[in-house]
Amino acid sequence: MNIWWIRRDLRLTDNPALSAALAEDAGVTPVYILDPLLLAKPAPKRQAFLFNGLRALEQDLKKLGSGLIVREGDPQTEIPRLAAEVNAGKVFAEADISPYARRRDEGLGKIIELHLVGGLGVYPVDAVCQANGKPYTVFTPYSRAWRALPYADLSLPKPKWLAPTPNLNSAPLPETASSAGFPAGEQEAQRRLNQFLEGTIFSYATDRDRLDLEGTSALSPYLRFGMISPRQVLSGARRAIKERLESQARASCEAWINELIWREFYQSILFHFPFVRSSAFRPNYQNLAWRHAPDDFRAWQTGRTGYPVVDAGMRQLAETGWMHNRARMITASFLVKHLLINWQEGEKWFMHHLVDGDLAANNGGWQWVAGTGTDAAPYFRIFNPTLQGKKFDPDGMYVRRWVPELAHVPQSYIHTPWQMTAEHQKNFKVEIGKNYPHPIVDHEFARLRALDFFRSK
DNA sequence: TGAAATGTTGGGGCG
DNA sequence: ACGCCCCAACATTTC
Repeated sequence: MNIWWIRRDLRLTDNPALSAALAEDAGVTPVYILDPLLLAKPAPKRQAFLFNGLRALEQDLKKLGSGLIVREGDPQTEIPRLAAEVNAGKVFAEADISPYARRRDEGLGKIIELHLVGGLGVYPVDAVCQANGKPYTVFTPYSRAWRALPYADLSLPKPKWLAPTPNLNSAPLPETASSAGFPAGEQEAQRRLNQFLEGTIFSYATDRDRLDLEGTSALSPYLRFGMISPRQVLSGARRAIKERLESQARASCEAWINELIWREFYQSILFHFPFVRSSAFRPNYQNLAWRHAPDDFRAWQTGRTGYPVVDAGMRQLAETGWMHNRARMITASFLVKHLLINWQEGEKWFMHHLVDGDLAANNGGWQWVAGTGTDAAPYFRIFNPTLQGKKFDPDGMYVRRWVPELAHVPQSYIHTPWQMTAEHQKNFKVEIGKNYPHPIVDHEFARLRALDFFRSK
């Protein structure tokens, strides 16, 4: 008997750990450990998505004749205990890269025969490195090396049948509301991918930035928990490229693949530089004199900064657990550059809410925005929330959807509501300063202040 | 995966 | 016809 320890690979198709466990020609016991250390940090929407995903996986396992064992506790205790119960000698799991996961797995590896297989990306995390063996710290060369690796369009098949799981104790999964907007499970992930590949992907290069369109795949939560594998997703994109000859369509597919590479780039950064978890990648950006401004932070968190596109993004996050990538950049930039609040505060808030919240990607994104990271955005790259709104939400539909106070404001004022006369405000059913705030900081002032702040660092 | 400031060019209005 | 000015459009530089 082998144990398949499920962590971030909640799927049966193209699952290297499961396949490896099966290849031994032994029975497989699938187990998920509810680790109090991992569940301690509150992230209700993400945890609901996880638990619902486990329920979906359990159903899928049942269809194959198997089941899912759930245990609660420290994996270093629980895995060996389960192994003793089912008389298993080997444990198979997908390799993980976070500092905690690596410590945990290293510890367990001393107790039991633990086989770590594959990884969170298309390639093992350390496979993409320079000729001298050192990790890349800049995205572009990393992406070149990534693309140069041989890739076989192979997806491991879903097993046809699994041996019945022994009748053992299994902890109940916490009851959670359904994950509105993101139904959990492998089928839904597959359905989304297929739908994306049917059309959306071919205009991704331009539409991905549009806040008012559904121009992205919205697969991030599914990739986060491995309800679909990066290989499945990459194979799909490569198939799509073959279908179309127009340069625009192909460039769009490539642009989407690039986003997959970003994901793995940041995984590689976290793996090789685990300190980024709690400090700046660039040490000289470690101790900036960030503002302590609880009121401003609160306004940002609750989507009441007075900048419509910022507020729309923050409310979309709080309501749905997801935010459009462009909005993530705009809101993050606003916190760091306009308010001069420590990016780590923003990182924490995002982690609390995001269904797709992932340490490597979230941390990498925030460090990028703050200019403390690898491909550091130059300090003077400061988003103008008004211009960003006009460019990427030209009619204001994204703003109206998430900031209902502004529902009746016409296009001409939707990104600058403070410019409306009292008469306008009356006509458009909003009173600035009363049911929608004045901008909490003037853009021009904030821009100059940020330039000063980061220049003199 | 900016934005603002500054510089250049060229068409058109007009005395 | 000519020179001058205005300014939009685009390009370059700067933060």
